[in-house]
Amino acid sequence: MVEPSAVISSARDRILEAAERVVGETGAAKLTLDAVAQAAGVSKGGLLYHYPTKEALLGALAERYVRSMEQCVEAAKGGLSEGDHGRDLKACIVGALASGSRSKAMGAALLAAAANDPTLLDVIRERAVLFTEHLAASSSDFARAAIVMLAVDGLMMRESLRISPFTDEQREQIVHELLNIADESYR
Amino acid sequence: MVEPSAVISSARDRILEAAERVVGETGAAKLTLDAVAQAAGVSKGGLLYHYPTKEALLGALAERYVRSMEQCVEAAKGGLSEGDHGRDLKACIVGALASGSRSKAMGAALLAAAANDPTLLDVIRERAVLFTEHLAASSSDFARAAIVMLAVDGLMMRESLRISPFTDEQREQIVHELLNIADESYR
DNA sequence: GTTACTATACCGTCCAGCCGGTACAGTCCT
DNA sequence: AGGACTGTACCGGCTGGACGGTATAGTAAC
Repeated sequence: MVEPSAVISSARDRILEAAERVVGETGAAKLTLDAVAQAAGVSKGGLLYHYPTKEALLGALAERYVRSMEQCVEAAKGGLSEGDHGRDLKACIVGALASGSRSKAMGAALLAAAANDPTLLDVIRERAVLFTEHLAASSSDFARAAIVMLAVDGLMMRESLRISPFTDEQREQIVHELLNIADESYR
Repeated sequence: MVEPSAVISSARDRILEAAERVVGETGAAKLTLDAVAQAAGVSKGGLLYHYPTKEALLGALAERYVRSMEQCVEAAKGGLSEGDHGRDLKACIVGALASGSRSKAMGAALLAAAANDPTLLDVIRERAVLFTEHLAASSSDFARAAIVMLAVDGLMMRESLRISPFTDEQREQIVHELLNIADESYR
């Protein structure tokens, strides 16, 4: 073992990624410990060493989702000018929708986790409440800003569930228009 | 037996409603035949008489969702003037978001069904494609119309999952503004 | 030898689906 | 009228398999 903590985190990450893959390929109900272990190239014992219960695994999946979203948004924020009104909202759009196929798998995994343990969504709800308050306080047109947020949610969900009806071109139009509306609601 | 078909359909409906209740109260993973049977006041044998497999039950749940949505939209359409541009889109907003707690339970049930059998979502996707084409052909601003649709989706999902962060007042504002944008995208 | 981790065998529970039965209404034959 | 039979609706126990979790033995690095 070259770097214990590195190995730890990479093994744990590998398992999480494997879990996302399993959900994406076979559906939320087939998210079993055996399936995840096999997909991760780990024995069931190994899996349970890292995540002692299924609940722990699902929790880690949900936490990973939140962390990753935050990172994406933060990264997108860096690409916007500081004085930009509605920068947070725009970063949400870009961050959540730009990061390729990754977010789809994670969204599906979150839904799968929620199916087994609905309380895992509490964190999401809390975050949404906070962000909504921020929106209400900072935007000049709350309803529009909220609609942008909801549309981002809707698109993410559709893509996670693979039921998005849009062509690439249409999707691009939509993202572009979302940014426009975000601008409008801050003027 | 006074009216055979009436008894049959009511028993089947009772089971479907019970299934929705089970999902809403205990989560998608706890949607077992026993739980549904008990909630419907029917024995497991009786349940399996009406829906011979779990897959059949889930399929009926998904179908019920689609039918109910169509009815809601159709009903909402009746309340709008015929010459109204964007009447279909507005009917979607009103129909999908106005019908109280019913649609939440059905949305959750659909998600639960999809967890067990992702192919059940195919119908939803097809419908979405059709509606998107309709939108693209009829609206003057496709992106805005699509955003409205996505926001409706997002709000429905959040409410189905009980993670909507909005107060009643905020929700009202949002619906109102959705109708505004729907108008704009048809002028 | 201790820590970090893997592998396999096994256990108990849960659950979908099956099956043999019950009740009862209608129908047909006599 | 009444017995024989049929189809519909429903019951509840059973089973086989899947799955979450445990136990234990083993390996590799330091």
